[in-house]
Amino acid sequence: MTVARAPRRITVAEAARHVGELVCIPGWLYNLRESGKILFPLLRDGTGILQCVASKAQLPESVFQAIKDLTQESSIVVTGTVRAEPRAPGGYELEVADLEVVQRVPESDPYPITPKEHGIEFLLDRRHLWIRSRRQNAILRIRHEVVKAIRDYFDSHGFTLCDTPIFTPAACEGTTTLFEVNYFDHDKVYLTQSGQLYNEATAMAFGKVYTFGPTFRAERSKTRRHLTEFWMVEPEMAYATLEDVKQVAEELIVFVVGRVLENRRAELAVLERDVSKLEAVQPPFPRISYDEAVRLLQSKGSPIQWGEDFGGDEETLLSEAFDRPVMIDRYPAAVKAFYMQPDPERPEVVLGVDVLAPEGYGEIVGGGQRIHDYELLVRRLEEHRLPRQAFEWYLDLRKYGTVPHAGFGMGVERCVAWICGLDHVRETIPFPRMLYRTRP
RNA sequence: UCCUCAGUAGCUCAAUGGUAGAGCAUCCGGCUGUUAACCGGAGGGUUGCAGGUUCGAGUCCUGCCUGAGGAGCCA
Repeated sequence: MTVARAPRRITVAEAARHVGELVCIPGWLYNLRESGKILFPLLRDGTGILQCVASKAQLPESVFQAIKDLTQESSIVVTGTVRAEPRAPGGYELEVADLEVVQRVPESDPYPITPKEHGIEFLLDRRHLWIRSRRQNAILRIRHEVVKAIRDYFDSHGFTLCDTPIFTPAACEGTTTLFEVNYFDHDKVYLTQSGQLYNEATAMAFGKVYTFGPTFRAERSKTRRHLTEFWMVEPEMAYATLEDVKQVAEELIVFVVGRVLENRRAELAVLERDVSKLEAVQPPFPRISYDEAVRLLQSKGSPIQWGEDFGGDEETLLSEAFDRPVMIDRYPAAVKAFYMQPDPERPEVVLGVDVLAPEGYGEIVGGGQRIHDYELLVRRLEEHRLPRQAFEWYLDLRKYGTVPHAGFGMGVERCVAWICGLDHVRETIPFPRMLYRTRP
């Protein structure tokens, strides 16, 4: 293999800057159209897809024949001259001078994912190949942009990255939704479902922190919004309140969507995403209370009663009432986690907030202010029948210099699904893990 | 865990209880500007599995398996 050879090696994405130059591009054959003595191989290299042109009259017979015999996804290194060409998709094409076949996929076992339609089961079984396709490539590039934007936001706003453990000794909110793991000869441990409790410790050490990693939920959920393994960013701030959470969440979402609009226009175009919906994501986001949300739902015909948590239908109804993410705060304490700080003026509700993405994508952010009073936290642990011994270290945080503090979690996959306009989160991660799917 | 739906060629799908088909993919042939190219031809089937009803089952019945969509729960 002689990938690095005389002509300058470039990528498909760089082709427009090399018009008139002889270059070489290593990649794979995405598709081959032919018309007699002229061939149109489509070259894919991970940065894009470029149409090449090979004419019989201008190539040695052996090279022309080798191209004619190419099969889908064969690995090739194409040498040729870049040309601006209005007839080519994307406006540029590569006039082939030479082509090296690195590996030709045999026709006895052709590449299974053809340019035609396929069912979701077939594609998910071949996820390791499916990610090569134009659409999946665009989605995963946007995911990268989202992840990078999240990190850039926190890194430039005084937050310290403090990763939290994936093996955890006990439940954070009850054991039924945790994956159990045998840990040597001793106790069981569980895969984390949230880094939040540890974030509260690191926030007392560093002030403003975030953790960013995979989390695991052993829920038998089988919907377009659920994975059993998903990625979440969770910031936590000392000396902070519910209002601080709302402000940071709003800034973060605006920043992330802005970055995607700035850097991933081409990918959004591949997905045929209506970007005007994303351009509308500007501050301030509408802020309503749980009480107002219940009234709004009832006015739209929902049977919801005060005190009930929102289901998928309610979230969809609420998010469709606004053109940008909506923040809903002060939920009934009974439907929220044990660590949520009660509203001092109305103890039956807590200082928590959820952010619902527009267009029916549901909850992308959940968080709020945490209980900082030792006695109250002890009482809540008892009410929720949680083993106090496992939470002694957590209670320590309220014994040694406790302060009001707050934070939230944002789900990466739901965010990406919303930004990309997808109908299922499974396409937003390279290898999704779901209730009945752990392969490949 | 519950509800609904589906499983037929490599893929996507047809087929009143009566000879299992089409498009794409693959192979052969044609075409110098194709855009999921197009045109002509060829090969390709244990109809998810196991029973049952019937002269006859892809089709009807029972059970099982696999998957999809949704509910609850959640990001």
